[in-house]
Amino acid sequence: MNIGKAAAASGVSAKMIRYYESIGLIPEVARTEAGYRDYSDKDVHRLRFIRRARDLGFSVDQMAELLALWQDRGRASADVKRIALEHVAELERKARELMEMSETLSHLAGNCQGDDRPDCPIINVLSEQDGFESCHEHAQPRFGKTGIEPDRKRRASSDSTVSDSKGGGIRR
Amino acid sequence: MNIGKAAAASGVSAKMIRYYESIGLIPEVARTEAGYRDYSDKDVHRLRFIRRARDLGFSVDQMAELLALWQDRGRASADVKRIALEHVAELERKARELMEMSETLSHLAGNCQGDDRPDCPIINVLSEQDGFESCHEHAQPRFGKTGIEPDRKRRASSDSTVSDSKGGGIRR
DNA sequence: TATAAACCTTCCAACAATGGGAAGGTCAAG
DNA sequence: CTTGACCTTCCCATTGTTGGAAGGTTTATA
Repeated sequence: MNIGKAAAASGVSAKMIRYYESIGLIPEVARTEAGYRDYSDKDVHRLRFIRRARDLGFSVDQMAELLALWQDRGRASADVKRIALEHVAELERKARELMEMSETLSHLAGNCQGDDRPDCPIINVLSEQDGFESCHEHAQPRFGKTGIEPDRKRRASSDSTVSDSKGGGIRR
Repeated sequence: MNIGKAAAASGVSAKMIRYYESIGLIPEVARTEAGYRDYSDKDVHRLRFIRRARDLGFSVDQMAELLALWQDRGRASADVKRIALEHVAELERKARELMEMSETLSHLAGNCQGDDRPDCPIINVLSEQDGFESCHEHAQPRFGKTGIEPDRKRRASSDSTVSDSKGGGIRR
């Protein structure tokens, strides 16, 4: 099965399949004589696994962990559960953050006439002069670097097994 | 006031101040003889406005709109309100998406023993064979986890000769 | 005053995850 | 044999932010 078929069958785009291969999330797959990637049903199964994990919001690193556990018949379900619950906590944190912003804003909008006059509590809050912004003090960084190792080269011709996949072995 | 002071006073990092200037969100500021950026209180006030908008999750494009309205004494509060409410809708949509993922996952985790045996409903769902996925049907919207739609249409002149920044459009 | 620390400048790269597209090779059907 | 639909690799863009290098400037101190 070529990459187009595999993409259709798995729901992961061909672009992303190549990308996942390039970063080592999935092993290099078989090739035809002409160099076309050739996917087995097992490969497609793995791609579907990935798509579902992605649809649940898992990061590439987490998917790598989950894939490793999936393959590991001696896994402890506790490990899977831990990853899932950590992710749940993160999802809830983000959702809460978004909801807080949303609530602040819709409260302000509720007090805005929304007519052709300029006066508006939204603009007023944004342009407040002083430094003690009563409610919404969120000094948090919008992006946290969650310990991902830097590594630029994505050429791993030989040694497909990526030996150590603990602690985030995905290189980009 | 140099950029470090302006950053401390506004809560926007020096890096981001330069970035916002480079994309045209804020105008080029005065310079000292040595080439250091020199911020007035008015400039800092604008930066604080930006920081508050950013804290409410507004995108650079929306901040540009809001800044324009802020400066416009003949603005209609309806315009501000519209921007805010569109953003609220987007925030709510994203939050809902995250919560759905979170709920699906925590439900699965709730049925997982979390012991040293391998059996685990989370893994089972991820590796389901057919296209069954009863609960979490998402049709095929196929966008990122936080669903940031590409409404990108900004024109970049393909080369950054540092010269043109008067256009008014935000370029990156 | 000399010198070092603490700034500032610009430019380049990285991150997440994905898509767009070019330049070229391959395969199937007409 | 040509056409078109594939495939290949490679580079670029996205959004917002940070990190760092290489070099100039200001300031505080020895």
